Amino acid sequence: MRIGELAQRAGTTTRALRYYESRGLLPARRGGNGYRAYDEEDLRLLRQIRVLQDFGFELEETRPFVECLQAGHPAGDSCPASLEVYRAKLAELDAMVARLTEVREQVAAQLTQAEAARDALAAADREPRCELARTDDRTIERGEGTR
Amino acid sequence: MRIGELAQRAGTTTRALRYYESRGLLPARRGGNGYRAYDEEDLRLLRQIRVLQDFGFELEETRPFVECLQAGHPAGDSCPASLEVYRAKLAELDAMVARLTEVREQVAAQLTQAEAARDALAAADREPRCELARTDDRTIERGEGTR
DNA sequence: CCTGGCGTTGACGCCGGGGTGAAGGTCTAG
DNA sequence: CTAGACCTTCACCCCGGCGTCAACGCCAGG
Repeated sequence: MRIGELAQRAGTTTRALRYYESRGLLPARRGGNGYRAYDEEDLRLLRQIRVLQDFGFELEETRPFVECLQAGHPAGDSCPASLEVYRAKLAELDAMVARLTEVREQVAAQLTQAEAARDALAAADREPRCELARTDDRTIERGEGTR
Repeated sequence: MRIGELAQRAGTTTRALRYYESRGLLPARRGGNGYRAYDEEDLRLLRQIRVLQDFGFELEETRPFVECLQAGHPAGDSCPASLEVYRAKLAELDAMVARLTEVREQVAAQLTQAEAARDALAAADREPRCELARTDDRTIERGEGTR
């Protein structure tokens, strides 16, 4: 199998495959003509890379999985190093979620407060019970309050 | 107040202030010598920008808040446009949290499964009760099983 | 007057990750 | 023969939010 076919079967591009090779992630044997030669096993490695990439793993983080498969293990995550990457990623995701959630709550609180302030202002506008007279020029036409 | 002082009081840099001005976000009056001249109101605008930036808002997203203050409103979030930005940001944060959480669960499931597979293998190794004989070459010395 | 510290503008750099594009050559399938 | 697939290398891109010069102007203190 040559690079184009592998790329197509894995749903990626020849450029990406050469890039992976340049990173030492997916080495390729070469035919006499210099063309890269791949087999079904390489397709497995590549699929492992793609799955992890889709999960948001960085390329470097996929390396232990690929090496695990290369070492003949049944799955990319059969090796301790891969499990460690899983755990690190879990911790990373948890930290991100916590951070985002905290920001979310702060923004929500700001929104609530700003809406309350706006409503309070609107209410005061409709029914001004404070002693200070409004300085409005009465440009508002649709006034239900004064009607 | 000149640019250096403003930057210092807001905990940012002169470079950032010039950048904001280049984006039309924080315009500055000029003195006779061409120096930027700022007042306390500009400091308020700048603080509003910084707060939102720290929350992870992009510069463009801070614009409605700044314009709201410039229009004389009591707070940056007194205007509908600002509230819309809050709401959009909330939705964005929620989407990110949901995405990350989903990925987190998938990774957690993978980890659990991989650990189970590893433990099953280890158990089978310690006590092989299946009918198929192992094809090991008996390179393992610490064999308790065959002893 | 000189120096140092602030100011000005514009242009370019950088950071990271995952690639892509182009140029110029070789090989192969039909 | 020719189109298309393949090879190499080097450079470039994307994003936002600045940082880092370069080369100069302005001004106060000693």
